[in-house]
Amino acid sequence: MSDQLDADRCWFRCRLQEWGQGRLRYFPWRHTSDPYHIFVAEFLLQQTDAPRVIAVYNSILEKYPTIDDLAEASLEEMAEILYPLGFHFRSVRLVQSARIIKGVHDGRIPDTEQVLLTLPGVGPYMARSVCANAFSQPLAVLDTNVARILQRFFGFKSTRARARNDPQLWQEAQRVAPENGVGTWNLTLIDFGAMVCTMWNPKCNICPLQERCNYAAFRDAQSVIDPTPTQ
DNA sequence: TTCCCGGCCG
DNA sequence: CGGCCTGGAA
Repeated sequence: MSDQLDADRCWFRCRLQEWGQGRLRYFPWRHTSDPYHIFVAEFLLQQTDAPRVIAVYNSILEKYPTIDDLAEASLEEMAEILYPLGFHFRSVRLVQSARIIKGVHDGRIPDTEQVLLTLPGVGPYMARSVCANAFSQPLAVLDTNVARILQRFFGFKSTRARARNDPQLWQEAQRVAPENGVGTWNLTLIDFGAMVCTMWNPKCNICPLQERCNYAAFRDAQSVIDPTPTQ
């Protein structure tokens, strides 16, 4: 349809993949293939600063080595462990999900987006992220970071108050993703959003995309209206 | 004060 | 859709 847009998608993808080489942040859940570990991590990462998840992630896996152990956890214990991360309802949902996985899904983390979505506390982002990271499925994700990056670079502006819920941006996220290694690609975008294309004071001066970035061009020309926070 | 790898409820 | 949920660090 639009050759220019396709060319930009390709360039965007290649530049970011190159940027990601050796620059992605280290987290323990990024170096495991255990779906249970990844499931726990994704649960804790919801709207939470990733570095602060590490300690809680480790203590959960130490105390509850398997999903069956987690299913036996008391809500009080889990609430205590998750307390420093805020969003206290998550401790209840995590144990509830574990009990459903144990009782209904034979103790295996569901490996389809559709089934994952039936679990309490699992939404569109997490379902696809688990599929990509734990089961190597080529599913792109759209979170706050990715939505911001896509809007800035391509000059899209979502009509939704919360861009991360915009079906068109979800579609664009999938379209711009590579055919292989989507899990790593998702992490690349998230880390790029956390380290370079930040919400406030993005580091355009060191950005590998500035050459063709709609936002950088606009930004040079006049004052910029940043994407509205989506909380 | 702001933001952090969202999701649920009405 | 929009309101709401939460602690902690910059």
